[in-house]
Amino acid sequence: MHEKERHRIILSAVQDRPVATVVELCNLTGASEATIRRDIATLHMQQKLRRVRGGAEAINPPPFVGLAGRTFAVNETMRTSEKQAIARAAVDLCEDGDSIIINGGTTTFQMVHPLATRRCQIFTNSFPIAEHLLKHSKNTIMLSGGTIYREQNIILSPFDNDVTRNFYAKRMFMGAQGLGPLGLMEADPLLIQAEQKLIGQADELVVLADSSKFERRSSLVLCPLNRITTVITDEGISDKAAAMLDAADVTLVVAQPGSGQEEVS
Amino acid sequence: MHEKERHRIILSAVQDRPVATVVELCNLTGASEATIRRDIATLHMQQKLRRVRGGAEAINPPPFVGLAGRTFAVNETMRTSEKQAIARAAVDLCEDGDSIIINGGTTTFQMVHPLATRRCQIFTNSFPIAEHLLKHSKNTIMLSGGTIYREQNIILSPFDNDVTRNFYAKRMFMGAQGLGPLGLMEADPLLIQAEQKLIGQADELVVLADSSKFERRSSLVLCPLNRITTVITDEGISDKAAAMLDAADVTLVVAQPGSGQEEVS
DNA sequence: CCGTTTATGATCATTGGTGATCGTTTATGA
DNA sequence: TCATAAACGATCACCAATGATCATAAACGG
Repeated sequence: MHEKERHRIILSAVQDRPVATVVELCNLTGASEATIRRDIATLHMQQKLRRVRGGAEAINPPPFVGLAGRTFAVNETMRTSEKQAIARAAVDLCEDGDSIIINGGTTTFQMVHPLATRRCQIFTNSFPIAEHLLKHSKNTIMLSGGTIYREQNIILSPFDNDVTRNFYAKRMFMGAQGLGPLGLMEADPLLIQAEQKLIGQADELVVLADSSKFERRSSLVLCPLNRITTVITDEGISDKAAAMLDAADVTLVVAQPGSGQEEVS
Repeated sequence: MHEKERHRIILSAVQDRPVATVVELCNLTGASEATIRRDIATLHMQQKLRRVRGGAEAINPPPFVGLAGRTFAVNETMRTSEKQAIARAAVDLCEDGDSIIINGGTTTFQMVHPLATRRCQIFTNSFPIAEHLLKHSKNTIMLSGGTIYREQNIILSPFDNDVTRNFYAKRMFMGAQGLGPLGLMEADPLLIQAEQKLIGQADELVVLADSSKFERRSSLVLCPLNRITTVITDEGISDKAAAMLDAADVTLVVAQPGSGQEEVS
């Protein structure tokens, strides 16, 4: 990865939250801590951001009210490192020019930073994802129409006849409430409906799920395991869960916090 | 391949992305790394680009496009006080609970501030309007689906079958490029299409146009004057323009910069 | 047709960025 | 106040990127 690329990712991440730590930026870029520190020092000299202990912050006082509601903000701070490494591995699957769908969620939101250096066609139902990519990247952004639900920051339409049906993508990326033998689990029936609609528009289905998601069960099954093409998770995945995915012929990618990632099956 | 040809390719690639690596340019041109380096050195001397380790970057600082594109930002500062008074008069037509449509534009954008205290159902095709209302108001926000055009900050869909067709509103608010005897004028055919679609979904049509718009003519007619229910403008409106609106049975509201506004016909 | 010039590609020594290690500094909690 | 852990800065080894040099081929002019 080139220096400028890292710089863009760092600036993107710094805009997103009040302070971005060195470790977070390592996960997002795949670079070492030493390099990130050097980058932060450089950007500090260029007045692009402010250097603080532990990481970096935006040069301008961050707006008081975040777009993300409280729920979103709280979730965002949980298991951040894993989510970032997973998100980076997800973006590594993409190349410039790809058409992809990104379903809203706190894990998939982390994809926006590595995506800052890409130029893809991105369809999403997430307002924050669209907003960030619009501001900090040159990707083409397409948005689904409908009502914006503040709780989840997602745009939902009760109607079947929206633009969603006109966008077809190579890959769709989504998070999950839980992953079990029955398949991909979700909690909210409204979300289920929207996500199923999106899934139908993509060829491959890539699920971003940190390892805790294999322990959680939820009430509603979104789709069976064999519909999933790839699962990206972190090192905490159990052998049992890995075997389950293997049996369903799902490609498993284990994102390493540091740099590379390991494809298992 | 000729030298000039490579130079064009290199400059094109550099404009396109923040940084183009030597290897990338080799693949694009078929030349060797040594040649590409020489080319970059030459172009660097000519100030056509900047030479950096790993490749080359555009000479101008990477235009980190704010959410508001330049066009938008520039327009936004023009005739602001008039626009604000007009926008406030427009919001005064609304009551809590109303369903309204707001077409994107710099004048209509000013409506977001008075709308902060309302609780309406608002359908819009403008990303900045949706963003602001989402962050700073409790209105219910509905968004049209489609591609986000950065220049205008508007969401457009080439398809007819989007959620727009499922939202019906009492009023639609829109700006205008110009207002003449032929009707409401617009410059961009793409916008025309989107706006006509929206107009069909509302009962009343309220046009926000500062008085300079009566002098400007544009190439495309969006709709005839008699389709317009109300025009809100500022004190600068000429008698001739007022008479024209009166003849078309359009209610004219003159927004006073200070507080109240004056209904003329 | 031949000699010269110019552009290109290959080789190799050098430079500069990256990552790892280790000692030092700073923050946090007991 | 002290103890501990995290963060930081400095140093060094490594490797890719670079620049210099030279050989070759194409373009040019006589």
